[in-house]
Amino acid sequence: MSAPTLHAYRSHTCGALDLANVGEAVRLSGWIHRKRDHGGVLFVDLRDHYGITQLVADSDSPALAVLESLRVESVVTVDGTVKARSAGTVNANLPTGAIEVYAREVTVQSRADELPMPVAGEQEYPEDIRLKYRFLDLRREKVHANMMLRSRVISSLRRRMVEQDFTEIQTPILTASSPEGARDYLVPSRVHPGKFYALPQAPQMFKQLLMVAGFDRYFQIAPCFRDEDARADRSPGEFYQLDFEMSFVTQDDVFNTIEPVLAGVFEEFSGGKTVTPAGTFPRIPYADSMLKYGSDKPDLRNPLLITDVSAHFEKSGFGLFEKIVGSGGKVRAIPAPATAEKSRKFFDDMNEWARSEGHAGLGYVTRKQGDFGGPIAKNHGEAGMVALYDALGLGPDDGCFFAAGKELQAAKLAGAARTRVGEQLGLIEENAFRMCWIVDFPMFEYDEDAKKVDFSHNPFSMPQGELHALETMDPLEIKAWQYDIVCNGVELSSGAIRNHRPEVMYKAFEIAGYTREDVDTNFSGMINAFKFGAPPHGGSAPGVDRIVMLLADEPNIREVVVFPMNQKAEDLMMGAPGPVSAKQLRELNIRLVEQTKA
RNA sequence: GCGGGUGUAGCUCAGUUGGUUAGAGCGCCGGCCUGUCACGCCGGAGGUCGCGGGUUCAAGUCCCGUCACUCGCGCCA
Repeated sequence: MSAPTLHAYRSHTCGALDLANVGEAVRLSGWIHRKRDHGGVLFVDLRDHYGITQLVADSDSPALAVLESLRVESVVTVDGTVKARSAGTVNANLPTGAIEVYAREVTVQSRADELPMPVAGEQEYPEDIRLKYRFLDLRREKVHANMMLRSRVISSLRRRMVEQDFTEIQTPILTASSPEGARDYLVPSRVHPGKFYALPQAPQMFKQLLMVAGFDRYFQIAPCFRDEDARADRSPGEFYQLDFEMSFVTQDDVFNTIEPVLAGVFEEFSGGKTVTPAGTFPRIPYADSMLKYGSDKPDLRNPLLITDVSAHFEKSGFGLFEKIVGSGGKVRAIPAPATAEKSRKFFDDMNEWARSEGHAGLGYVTRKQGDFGGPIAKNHGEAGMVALYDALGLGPDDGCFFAAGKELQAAKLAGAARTRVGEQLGLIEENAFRMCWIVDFPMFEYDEDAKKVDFSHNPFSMPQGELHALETMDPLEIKAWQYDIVCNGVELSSGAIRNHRPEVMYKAFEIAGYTREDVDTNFSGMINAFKFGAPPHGGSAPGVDRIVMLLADEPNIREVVVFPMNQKAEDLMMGAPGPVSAKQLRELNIRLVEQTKA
């Protein structure tokens, strides 16, 4: 039998062969995924990026001894013949399960040592080991699939943006430090001793300058760098945003443009889950969101709504709430529907949980067949409770939790309790991505520490009402043209219609306590540009990692980042951050000073 | 910076009111096995119970401290 000339490493991938190939001489390359050694016959699952193909070697084949000697995850090239599996041995779970390759010859490309963590199987492994051996971790089916999903999501986002006439433009990575916002990553300048570049926290200024430059619609899959501590949904150090900006647009224009992109990409990759349709994203004012959901990133899959019930406790037998309301505090009610049969422990555990979160506690009222229970109900009185329940629309078998304290505290506790009650009662809608906009953010807030008015979010947002509002309104009442996109309780992005008028910007900064000179010094690039003809513009920057995290249904952002750092911003695989040579430091005019503890 | 959780074999975990020689599964090493697909069977190696201190006749178990990982708070214009 004269073998046809085959490619050096493979004629097919490990996911390619089926019954149509039976009888062909083939060459496959890949990793030994699993071995099943029966002595006289050996089965090997050979794996590559594309799939798994079963190899068979028996005592008539020289391949048997070689394959028997190899550990799993060794890399081999195998010559063999495609055979149909007999009826009883077809594996319906494997795309290539109708065939197998009878192995004749094996070339060992790379022998694998004993593994620090196995690749086959779905078992959980400690993060530090997974990250140190990320190249092994990435061979595993789920993580590998997540990276492929990420790639396809990014391609889809690009395509959707380009179809809407956005232009992709790369902006600098080495730029200037900005005084506002998160801590910067700094890069020392060799040429200018004592001076530093900063890695961009976002291409904010550049994209606005691109609008001034007349590009009309810009986007970029932009790397962003912030030296802030990690969270489950926040990578330390670096992450990617779908950064975009548009000229001559209102807030509605931005919404109408980006809703189809987000809804489209979620529909494309959600595997049939319900997605809020483009054009119907609810718009929730910030103040409403804080009241009804206790958060500025509400999970709309949770049907529970918070209600302010402070007025009910102005005069109450329940002294604690009366006192809180009397001193300007708030009481917020979180319904716990159909909890008549829940144990006392359910309610006490919630209170215990609130305490463990650092709150004073979470009050509750139980109700079974119309009978109220719990200390609040006892003190507040039957009539008062009935009035309260009527106002809340609660029934004879519904419980209720109460968060009380200063307004922001009460709101945050109520929000956390809403989430927890929803989860514990199994009320969170499954298989859905519920999007919304949070709008009408306050332009300013009172900074209790600094005892002054400061920007509450982005100083470059246009205040609603522009100069007139800044000159005539209480600063704390002024809203900004600023908005967040939220999906299932995850903030995907914040954005704004920007302030493109220098005189409005000077005035806004003045209210926050900055002089004209401060603005000229710190934001010279942008303020200068705005003096030479700037279009009204706005945009946003949805987080790519978070979008993929939601679509992959992963609880942690590291599952969708290819080489993530750990919570302490260390790359255990590369050993970053790490020491550098004295020569490198000298060139950068950096001297390390021994720190002595006082 | 602060708070919660976890830490026992390479990995996942069990380990009772403190009580003899700390176990299981997977993996590893050796042997057997010609139809498995998480193959099976027999045998073996492998442990500073994160680290340090304390209480006790006796500590994986109780106490104090500390470290690591993780989740959250602060922080994230």
